[in-house]
Amino acid sequence: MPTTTSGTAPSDGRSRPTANDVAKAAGVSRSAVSFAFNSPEKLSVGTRDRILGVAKDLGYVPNTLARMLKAGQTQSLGVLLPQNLARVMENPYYSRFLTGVGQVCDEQGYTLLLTPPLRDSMLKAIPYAAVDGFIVCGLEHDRGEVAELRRRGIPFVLVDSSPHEGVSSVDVDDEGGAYEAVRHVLDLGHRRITLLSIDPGPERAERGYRGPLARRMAGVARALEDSGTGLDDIEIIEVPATRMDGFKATKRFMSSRPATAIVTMSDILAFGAVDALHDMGLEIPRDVSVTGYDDLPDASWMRPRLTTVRQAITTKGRTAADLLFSAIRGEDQHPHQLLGTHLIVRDSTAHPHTAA
Amino acid sequence: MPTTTSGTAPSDGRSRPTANDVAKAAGVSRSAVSFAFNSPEKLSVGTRDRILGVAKDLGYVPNTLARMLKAGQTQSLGVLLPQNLARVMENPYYSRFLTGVGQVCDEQGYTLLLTPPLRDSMLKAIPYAAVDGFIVCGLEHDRGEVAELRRRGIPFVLVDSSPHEGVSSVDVDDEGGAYEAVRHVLDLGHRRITLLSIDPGPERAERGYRGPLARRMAGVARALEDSGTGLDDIEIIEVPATRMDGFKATKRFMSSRPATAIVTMSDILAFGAVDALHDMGLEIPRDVSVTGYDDLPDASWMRPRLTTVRQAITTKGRTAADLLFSAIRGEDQHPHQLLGTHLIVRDSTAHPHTAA
DNA sequence: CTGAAAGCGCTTACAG
DNA sequence: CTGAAAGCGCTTACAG
Repeated sequence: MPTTTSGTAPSDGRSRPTANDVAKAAGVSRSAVSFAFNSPEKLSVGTRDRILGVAKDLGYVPNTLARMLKAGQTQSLGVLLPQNLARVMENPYYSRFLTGVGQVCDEQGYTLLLTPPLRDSMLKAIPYAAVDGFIVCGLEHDRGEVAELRRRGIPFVLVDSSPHEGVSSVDVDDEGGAYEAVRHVLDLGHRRITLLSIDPGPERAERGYRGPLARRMAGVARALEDSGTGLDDIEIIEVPATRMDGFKATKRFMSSRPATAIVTMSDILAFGAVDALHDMGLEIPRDVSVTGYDDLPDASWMRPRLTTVRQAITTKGRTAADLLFSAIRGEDQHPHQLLGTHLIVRDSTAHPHTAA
Repeated sequence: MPTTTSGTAPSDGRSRPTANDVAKAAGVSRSAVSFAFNSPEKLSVGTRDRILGVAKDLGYVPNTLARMLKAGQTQSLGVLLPQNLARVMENPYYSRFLTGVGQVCDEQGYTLLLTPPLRDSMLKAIPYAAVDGFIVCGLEHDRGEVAELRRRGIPFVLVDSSPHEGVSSVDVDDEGGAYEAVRHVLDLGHRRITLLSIDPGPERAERGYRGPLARRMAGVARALEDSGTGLDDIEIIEVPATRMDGFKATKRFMSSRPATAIVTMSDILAFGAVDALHDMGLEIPRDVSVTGYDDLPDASWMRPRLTTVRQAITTKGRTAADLLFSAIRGEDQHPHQLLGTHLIVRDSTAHPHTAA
């Protein structure tokens, strides 16, 4: 019975060569191979070059994962997303937000890992993300994901949540922003107002959604109350936040119950509304006023230029990433950043046309 | 002299507990702990629950990196980018492309790692990406990055490169697309044409850029030659691909050397050109015709709706990801996909106004 | 300047 | 149903 010569299989063409293979081939120890790559100054020039040469011949490169495991860091930042990748990438809001996060990653030399729900669960996705920290989008502090992150002892920052003891967070004054928008329209004299809002989806509705949208609605309600009316006195329509949905909804309600002002909870919906009004031959703001929310770049390219609530989305991303990096560095401050909003009055709003 | 009781440090509050800590605390072996998480059916219900209970108390969760190292896979797809994250996220082209890639990742339950250059080098970024495969954007097969990827034995797919033996790739018929656009404008009777093109940047110019832009320019040249003229007979302007740059450039050249048709190499530039023409009180297409390139979603929302060259960007992303997954599964086919382009004639082009 | 050893944490045949 | 052992590849004090 023949015996195999060596216990461990050498590089056989299929599997990658390891540091061991290089060590054998170069006649040095495994440490020497490691030094050649990581601490060349510890080796004689001759030895180093020989090792590197052999490594090149064999096609050896240190394994990324093993290196990360040993080093205890990945040089990668995770973004825990509440939606699928495809939907996130289609959403101009996330383009802005990730631009901000990306700026900081670029400065720090980090890669960016986009982590969508796994089998519809954000919780299940967490164990599959090899990152040094997470930016968590749109989750309250009492969610299971947050407990899981805590258990893992991995730094994280909550975005669009609400301030909570011992948890870093970045939030936006959405209540105030929506208040200003409605107040503006009311002050202009509008009374026939349609609120074009975002359908939170069945999942979020079940859980009792308390995020930015809820705060915006609270702002709307407060503005109406201040003027002696209420949510019941305006028409409220909820659709998915796409331009097409904004377009279709506007065509629909403007032909059944026309408004003199359309307040939207998202620029994307406002864009669709403007498209629809143009299409119907209505003039903005003479016939109808429109307000947006977010101040996406296209808001100022629209004709007429869109009156909208500005939230500094890119700053939000930057700030979240900055806080996360300070947490990664071990500064356990857990600060809460509240970013302001303000109304940008452009050309899409005016007094109602008294003749209309 | 007192001696320490245990050689290895137990969980001391700062560092995460390991499977070993759980094993000790639960009075079982390390394997039992692993089985409790990965193969519960191999354990008695009682033992399993006890282990899981202890794990919960100690706050133990299996280490992601160690798991990946052992499993030999990361459940993550890498996109090797030629630009910083911030610039990529700002670019609507990438939004579309990554939407396509994201669709496939969503189906496969993969995360998406965006890997920008590290210290201005795409090559240096590669060792820091823990992924099962790479989609490589805008790199020719003879670049160092491609050799590096090969050495690592990691699957990859080239996008916007050119077909090459033994390398999977997804390319677009950019030459044909640009040809059609110029041909269309020529056929309409335009002769005073300005080509608004993309500034390739100093880095790419040095290397002799052979990518999509070069192919588009070749298509432009061929269309002009077919009609008996050449690149010298039209005005060519190169600017960064932003709406603002398109806007400014158009204002500038239309007041010095007005054209009757503006052919752009990017929808983003076309959007800016349309904005500028509106601003100057010129009517499209009566006074000036404009063509785009890409057919971004906003192209059909523009007023007038933009005539443009459609490349199926999302399909490109999908296809690249599909090819990558089949490579990850070990199907070494190295196919080359060539995606077509075609001109979408909308409302921004017409015969030149003879009176103009 | 170099080598044997321990360890980053985990998983999985294998033998009991 | 359970435990000792080897191994995924790498790195880094430590002793020579």
